[in-house]
Amino acid sequence: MSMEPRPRPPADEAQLLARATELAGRPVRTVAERFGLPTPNDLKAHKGWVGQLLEYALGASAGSRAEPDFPHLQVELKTVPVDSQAVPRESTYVCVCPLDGVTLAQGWEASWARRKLARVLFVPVVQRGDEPVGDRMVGAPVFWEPGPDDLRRLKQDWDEITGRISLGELARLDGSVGEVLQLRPKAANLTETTWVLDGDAEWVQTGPRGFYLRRSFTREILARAFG
DNA sequence: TGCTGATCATGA
DNA sequence: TCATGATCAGCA
Repeated sequence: MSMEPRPRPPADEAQLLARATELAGRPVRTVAERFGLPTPNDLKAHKGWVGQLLEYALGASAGSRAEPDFPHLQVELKTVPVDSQAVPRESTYVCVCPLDGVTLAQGWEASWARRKLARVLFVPVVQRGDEPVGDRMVGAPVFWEPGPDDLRRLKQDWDEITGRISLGELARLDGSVGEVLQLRPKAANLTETTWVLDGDAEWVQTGPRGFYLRRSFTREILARAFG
């Protein structure tokens, strides 16, 4: 068995899609072995492992910069855990949410979330039951661009959420707000805090938040692709 | 079972 | 330290 070198970034979208398609149907363990990477026994201490493996295998830039995974293609890669019916098992992280009014005032079109969601390559990873991580199967990739209705719903949720933040209502904002996009805590732990203005213009401490795509929304997206 | 809130590892 | 990659864990 020969070991392959780290893939270069794909030259274009077609090559990216071709690479992802070639991985489809393979257990993630064999993808890892191809590059000589170890497969963890579980993900308790390696929650992002599958996503990072696929980034590596597809030639995404390493690391965690605030850019799309394939900057030259303006494409964001998202691995999404699904069951045997291609139904997502988890929500999908989008990006951190700025909590200052100046940034939020720039609006949806200028937002980080809007740019990240402009073009997304979803790679489903099929997990049947509680099988070992390595046995999860890479699924067929889905290129997605939000359609007019998707954009309308995303913008509506973004406006609702950021509008409340601007009014100082962050403390009363929870994950139940938003039809397709939601705001949730996003931190290493509860000790991570920043200061924001509340509704009475008082400075209060709060934890960082992130935007997530609801499971029901990514479920729709995959259903459109797979029928 | 689904959802929200909490948490883990890594790289720049 | 912050943003990336997400999944874990507990409760309704």
